[in-house]
Amino acid sequence: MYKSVDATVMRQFNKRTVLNVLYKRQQTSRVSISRETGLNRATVSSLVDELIAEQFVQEVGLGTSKGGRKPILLRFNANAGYAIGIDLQITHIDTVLTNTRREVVYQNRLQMAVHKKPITSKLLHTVLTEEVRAATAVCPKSPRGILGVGVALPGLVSYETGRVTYLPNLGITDWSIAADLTQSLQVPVAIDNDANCGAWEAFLSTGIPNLLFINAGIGVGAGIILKGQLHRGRDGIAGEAGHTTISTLGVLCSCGNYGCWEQYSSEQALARYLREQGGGQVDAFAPGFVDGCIEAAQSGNQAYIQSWRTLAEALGVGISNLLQILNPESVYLGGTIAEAAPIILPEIQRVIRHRAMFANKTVPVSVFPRETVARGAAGLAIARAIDMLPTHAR
Amino acid sequence: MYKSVDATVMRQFNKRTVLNVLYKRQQTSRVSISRETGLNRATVSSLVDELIAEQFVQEVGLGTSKGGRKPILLRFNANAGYAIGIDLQITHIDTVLTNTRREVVYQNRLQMAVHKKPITSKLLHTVLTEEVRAATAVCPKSPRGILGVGVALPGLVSYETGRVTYLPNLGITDWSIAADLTQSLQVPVAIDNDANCGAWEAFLSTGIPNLLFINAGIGVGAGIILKGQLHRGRDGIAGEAGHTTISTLGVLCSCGNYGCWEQYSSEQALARYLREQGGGQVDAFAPGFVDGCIEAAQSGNQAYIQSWRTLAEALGVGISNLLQILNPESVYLGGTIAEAAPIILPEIQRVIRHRAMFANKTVPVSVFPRETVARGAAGLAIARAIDMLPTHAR
DNA sequence: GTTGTTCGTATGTATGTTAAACTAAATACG
DNA sequence: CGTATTTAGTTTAACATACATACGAACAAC
Repeated sequence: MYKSVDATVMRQFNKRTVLNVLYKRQQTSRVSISRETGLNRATVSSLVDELIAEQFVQEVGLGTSKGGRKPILLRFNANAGYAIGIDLQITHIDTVLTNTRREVVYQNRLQMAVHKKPITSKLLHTVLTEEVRAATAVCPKSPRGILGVGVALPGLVSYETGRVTYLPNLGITDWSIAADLTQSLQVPVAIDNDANCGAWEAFLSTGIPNLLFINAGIGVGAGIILKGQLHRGRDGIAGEAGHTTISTLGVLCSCGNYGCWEQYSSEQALARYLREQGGGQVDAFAPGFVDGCIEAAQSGNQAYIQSWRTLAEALGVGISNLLQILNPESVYLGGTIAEAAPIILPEIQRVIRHRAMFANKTVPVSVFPRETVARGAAGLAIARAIDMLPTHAR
Repeated sequence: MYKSVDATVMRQFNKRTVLNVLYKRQQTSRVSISRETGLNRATVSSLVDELIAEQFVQEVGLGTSKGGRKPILLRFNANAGYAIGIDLQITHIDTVLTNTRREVVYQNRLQMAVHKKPITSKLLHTVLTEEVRAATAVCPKSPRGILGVGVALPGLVSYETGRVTYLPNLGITDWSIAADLTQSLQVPVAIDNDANCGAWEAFLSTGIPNLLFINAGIGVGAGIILKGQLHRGRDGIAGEAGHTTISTLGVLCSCGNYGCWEQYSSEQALARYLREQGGGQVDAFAPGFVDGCIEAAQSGNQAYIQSWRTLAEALGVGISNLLQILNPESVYLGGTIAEAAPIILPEIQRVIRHRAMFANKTVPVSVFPRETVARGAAGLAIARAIDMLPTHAR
């Protein structure tokens, strides 16, 4: 359907532009917003007045001037409301409470004993509800309260319908998680794939509108941001890079194919490399597995060092493929594997310089911290609640 | 830089919307445009008046009505102007002359004797100029004349600057082709990668806003359309899918790496498969090479049938990878290899159903005809000249 | 102080969309 | 036939909004 533009749409657009400038800059004044956006000073004044009335913006004292009236400094009111972000993984659940700028004011990691009892959607529902309750309890008072909850899930989920299609390793299919949680929590709940949440956080915090977020843990997925928006694809299953072939006659994957990238770059790949090095039985699902592997490598254990190197090489190959296809501005690593950055990053970068072509050799690759995905999930909920802020689906 | 919206921008936007509706529909009336866009009838009337004055739209008689005044039928004036599109390949040059709807009114294929003499940019300049002259000579009279020339090139080119960075196999680097041609032809010249032109044509003719166009010939490249726009990437080198790894320990590629997709899916791959089947010396650069291979397979030659099958399988693997990453609505094949569609398409689809996951299994794959890339190049020139029409870069 | 500069606001104007009234032209039906 | 009804397109007035301009407020430098 086509979209017609009238005066209200125009004003809303300009208002959003003003708020986005305020969101990005720490502090600004009306005049500098006018200069940055091209909007007339009078227009900016009027829009800012509205935003102040809505509590999204505050006046915070005066700035400096070289010969003239001092500007009234404005800032995005980060504490206008709060959001809860949850990163649900197989081995643990990360929860954060953030303000509208996604600054973390509370966080919690809950270890999941994956082997103890079978995980059901009912159990997860209970656990998630409890996590939200705990976060809500410590939420400061604010004009808008809890804006919403965002949940990042490791698998196939539909952002639009709020339904889980398939969570591998958890064995959960067809679950209307967003509707379920919304009902029991009485707060809007948004869900998305974990790599998408990570990518969204990377975009919001860097401002880079074309980037990849590679989430490597038990599985491998990519979140793709293009022109400041998440690319989801026809069915919302874009970014399943873990199941691209990097070796036509390679290792058998859980998906039934041979040579999937995931089989060479995930925690389970690391475990296999260690077994191949004669490490005996190694369990990727054991608590603290990756941390242990990092420590072992750092203390000089050759089998571990070699396994990490092999994994890094595979990561480099897959990332090079993505670079060749999408030529993004930046690549970010997240997930448990990313915590080995000091060990694997140099090798990854070496492979990219070798395999990627032309300017792709110079695309920077770096790492995002643990709570990235959870923060991104909170950002998702915020974007849902405040459609004035940059949004992934428009 | 942020973009502010005032009344003129608003009107331009709505005008573009109206023209786009007219461009898509064969015939419409003011009222149905109003219904389709949500714009008020009065607004549509006023915008249509402008478009008629600019010759882009014509009134063409009356439509039917059940009880009421008959609507005045409007149509996009396809013959308001013309454009020339050129698909420059190593073995041949395709030229088309089209109206603004990219309907071909003249076309020409020039075989290039690649082995006879070394190809230089000077020689190409002469040949291209001659092709444009020939097309111009047969161009019908029209209110806006020749709107521009679009050139599709097999290699690394910059759409923005109009410069060739690198054309492999032709050995040409650093050539300001657009500026050169614009000067000698006195007509605006736009250039782009051949796969991008094909993708653009596929988008314009199908209206599908998220698709891939795989151009397989001497090399393999992908044109990527997302949200109705070409995805070019940070440096304009997105879509270099031919140089993604599908086999980490595979065949050495001209790019210096091992296992590039191109080494398994291009004309040269076909030649190699034939050699491996004991076909002796086979030359992929020989005129009519692919056509010959198609005929041989169709007449039952097992070596050829087997070679095509192997190639199709590799194509399927690479396309599956792209599907997994981008989850597009449709995939189209172009280039010389695509002419073997009856032979290879079933095998490609089989591989995709096997390797791609979930909904990606159902993404349709089909073929576009020979002149697609040239038509897309013309479409590029048109979009440059008439910024009211759907455009790749906005 | 005086002067010049910068910030923010108030006022009138220009642009453009919309709603509603109106004209035009056709069909349906008694 | 003639009239009511319906649909298409245009005109006009009302409304929304951004812009240009002018102006007052606040402040630095001399």
